[in-house]
Amino acid sequence: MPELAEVEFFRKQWDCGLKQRVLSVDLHASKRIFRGTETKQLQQTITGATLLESKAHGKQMLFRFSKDAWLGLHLGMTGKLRVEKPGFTPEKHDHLVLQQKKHSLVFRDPRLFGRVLFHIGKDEPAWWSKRATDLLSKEFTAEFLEKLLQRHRKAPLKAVLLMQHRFPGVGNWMADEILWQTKLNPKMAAGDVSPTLAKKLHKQIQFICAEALRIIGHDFSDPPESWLFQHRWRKGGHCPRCESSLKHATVGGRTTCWCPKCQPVVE
DNA sequence: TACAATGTTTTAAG
DNA sequence: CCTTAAAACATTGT
Repeated sequence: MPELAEVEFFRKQWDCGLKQRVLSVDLHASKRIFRGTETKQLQQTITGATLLESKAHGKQMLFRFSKDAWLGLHLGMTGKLRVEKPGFTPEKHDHLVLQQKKHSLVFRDPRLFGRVLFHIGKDEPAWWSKRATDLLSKEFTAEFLEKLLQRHRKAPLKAVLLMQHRFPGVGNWMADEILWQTKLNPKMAAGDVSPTLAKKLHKQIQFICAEALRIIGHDFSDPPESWLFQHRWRKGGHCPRCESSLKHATVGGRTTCWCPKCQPVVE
């Protein structure tokens, strides 16, 4: 479920725990989300540490604690962060719970595609430092985008938009929304996007990221009816722009929705 | 029952 | 080493 804006929304859920000590940590150590992570060390170090700060980048989150402890969280497909009353007893899919005096900070992930990373050190962990260029930063220019498209010129445009190294935070619905708003066919080769269209694509990427953060990131409200988002999963869904029947197919390994009239196949 | 779900990671081939 | 494609991962819901 979570993409750029949903991740930002979930990150903020734990804000009420900032500047508060963690009294104890409940976790399901054998679960897949902890693969490659020292759960004993995590548990021992976070216990007694104070939550100082959190950030999100793309779909990745970083929580900084005292004791030079850093916790990385990825929500996968079904992960969620929420807050419960202090002393909360974790349920079946609540695989990580930080117990504080005033709240329990809960990470739930039924499908276990998420991930928990842990690091101790003065500096940010390596897996956080090597982030991709933020889509709303000054560095993400139309020219930068054109180079990315050329680098992956043979791949379907939709598949390129899903690459987290290139477009951090863009997931299945955002990629479809970006393509629909730019009127580009998901299956077209990335290298076939003209410089003029690349500029338009760049503008729509930044617009959709900013709007999603403003709307969903704020309180998890839905984007407007004028977006494809509202229609893509409806039975017999129609394009909110031209009323054509929406099409569905697997592109770039994911179910993709587009309007055959607004986003025609390019020759 | 079988399949799909707002996502990576691994494996393999070119 | 780079790019691309497809299967695998675990669980729930239709």
